Amino acid sequence: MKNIMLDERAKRVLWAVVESYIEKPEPVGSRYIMKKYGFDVCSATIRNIMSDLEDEGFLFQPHTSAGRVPTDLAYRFYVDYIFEEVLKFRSAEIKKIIENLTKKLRKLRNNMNSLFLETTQNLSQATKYLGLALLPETDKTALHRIDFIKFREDTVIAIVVNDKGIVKNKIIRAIPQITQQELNSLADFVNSNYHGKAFDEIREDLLKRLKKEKIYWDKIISKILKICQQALYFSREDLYISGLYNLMYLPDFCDVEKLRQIAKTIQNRHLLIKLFENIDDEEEIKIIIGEENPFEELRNLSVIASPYKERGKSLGVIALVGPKRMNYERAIMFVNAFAKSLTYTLSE
Amino acid sequence: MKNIMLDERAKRVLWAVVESYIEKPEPVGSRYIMKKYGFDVCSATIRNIMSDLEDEGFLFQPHTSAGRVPTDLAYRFYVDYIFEEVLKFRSAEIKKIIENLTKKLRKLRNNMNSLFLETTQNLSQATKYLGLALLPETDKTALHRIDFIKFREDTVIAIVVNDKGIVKNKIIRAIPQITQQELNSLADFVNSNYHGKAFDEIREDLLKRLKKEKIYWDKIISKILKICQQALYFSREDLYISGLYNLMYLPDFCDVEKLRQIAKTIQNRHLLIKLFENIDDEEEIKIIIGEENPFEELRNLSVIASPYKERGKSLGVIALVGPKRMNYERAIMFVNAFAKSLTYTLSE
DNA sequence: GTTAGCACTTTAAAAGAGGGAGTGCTAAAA
DNA sequence: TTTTAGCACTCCCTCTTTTAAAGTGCTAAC
Repeated sequence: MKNIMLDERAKRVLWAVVESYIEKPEPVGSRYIMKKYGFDVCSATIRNIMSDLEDEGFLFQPHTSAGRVPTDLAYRFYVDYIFEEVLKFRSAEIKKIIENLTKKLRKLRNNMNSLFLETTQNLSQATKYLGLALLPETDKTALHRIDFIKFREDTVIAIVVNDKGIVKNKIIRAIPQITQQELNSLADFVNSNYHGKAFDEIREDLLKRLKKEKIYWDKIISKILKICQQALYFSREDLYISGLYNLMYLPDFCDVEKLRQIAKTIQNRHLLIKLFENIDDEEEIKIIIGEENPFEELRNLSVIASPYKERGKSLGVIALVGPKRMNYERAIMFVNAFAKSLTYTLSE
Repeated sequence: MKNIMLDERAKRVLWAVVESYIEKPEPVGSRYIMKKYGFDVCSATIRNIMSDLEDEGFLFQPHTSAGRVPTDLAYRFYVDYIFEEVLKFRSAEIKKIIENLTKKLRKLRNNMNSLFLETTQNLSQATKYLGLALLPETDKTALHRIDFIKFREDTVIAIVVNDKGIVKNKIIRAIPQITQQELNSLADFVNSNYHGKAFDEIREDLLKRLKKEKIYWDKIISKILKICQQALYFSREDLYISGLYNLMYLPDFCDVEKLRQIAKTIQNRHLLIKLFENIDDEEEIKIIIGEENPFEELRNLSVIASPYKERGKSLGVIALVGPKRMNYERAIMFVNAFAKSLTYTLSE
């Protein structure tokens, strides 16, 4: 890591610059830092340090004779610096947030839709950034029940309820001869054999059956099993997004081009889903700052995401999207607290 | 109507000003009008006419010595003027649009979700405004099938499929004692008695039963019927919205405050749903220009909406939201064509 | 290594100048 | 009575200039 090369004083200066800039989005000068953060060296010394920090890639000068602005590297330094502290020293506050939210969410425990809507709305409301939540991936949940409904001559609607109470449906082009009776017994078959089993397991097992019994059973059966398999696969598409206009009211996005860009990016659900699918489940809180983002379109934003879990297994993530000049302290607290609260609510 | 007071020439001038302004959003001058529209009077005369039009409330001058800009009244005049003509003289074009879209939609006939998504996306794409579609109100559709699924001790999920193949579900807090068996027979009862019947009818009929048989049947039954009734009511919430960023790239919304306002308004789904619920079903195409809008937030926008139908009965609306300075001709064509195409697709 | 001092840079805001587009008015012509 | 020609006037937009403020970088002394 680069910041090993910085001495303690330089770190303090860097930290101060980032904090100042987060507070107010204006280039930070040496005198300001000296006074506000009580350095007992004169501004020229700070100036030298800042110049060094610029050489190291932590600060950036919009033009000679302006103050300095943090680079992504500086935010990364700042976040790494405060991260542990936030979770440790702010635990009381975090606890409070968790308690308040959990109280609200408990009532919505049975209704995932409202639960996640409420969560993202509260998250956005509290932070003034964009709140996001990705619903549990169906494959990581278990089957509660499936129903097949013959809709038109050649169409079957498969309705699947998972153990979270999330209802999903899939339109399937089916063999015309099949009757509702037959579909009912198919559903019975699946429900009695696979209730409570994970979706990916079920699909795998069906595949096995398909291979094994293909020789004995007729074509219709194998086709039906295929339909069934198809009915149990859902790509990830349920993303809750709240508070776009909160983002748009920030001083960081105060020109027309930026606003348009943001709106375009955030409306691109696929992009966001792809991003959050890739969030590493191992990490408790994942922070992606600007250029670190794998997606071009999100490189002038920061993302803070945290998985929510059930019995230790992560189901999905909730996240905050804001400017790079984000109040990371507050943001980390809230994302952490909200993810925990969701985890509690779902595990109760 | 006020414009009865205008003579033919004044109307031509007014029409020209609106058309010019729609073409390019800059105050329109008298000389420009004279030359471009081949008036054989001199600019001073046009000037006098424009001054009269201003007195009548059709035009507005940003400041003395600027050209004139149309008021909402002028747009209304313009739209009333071109409306009939568009549908009459552009019918070939409209037919073409209908054909192309219908070809695309036909494949999605069984999947309402994709169908409406595709429709709004295409509508926005074609016009560069905001495309909207309100799904058929459940109450105006017929029951295809209902299922009750016992989810947790005190929770039942009602899953309803209507005759359009739209699946909706409702979480119901239920009496704890009820078993899945009982729920199944309840579903059987509803399905066999009410398949193909309109939702409002069914609810009404259930209510009648409830009143009539309350005395004989026990409390459980009446409670179940109540649950059932509840399960069959869905408030309107399915609105498809496409192309917010198209709106945001228009020159009409080229400052920060307007962009923020627009984003905030369009994110307000409830508002939009309320607006479109109130659209009069009688009219083939409803046009709401600026101040005519019942909702404050939408008063610097124009809305063009048209119901799509099935067997003469309107099911929902599709709409376009754009700036008041909208290309009404094109917009009317597209909304009209798209609504018709949806109507065909749903009636096939 | 740190400080004081000072010249220098750059921006942002204010002030001024000029040009252009378009109007309103008046008096004459149709 | 309506239309036209002519002209002064208004207002905005753009470009330039000025000024003040903030902050730097450098040098020489501590």
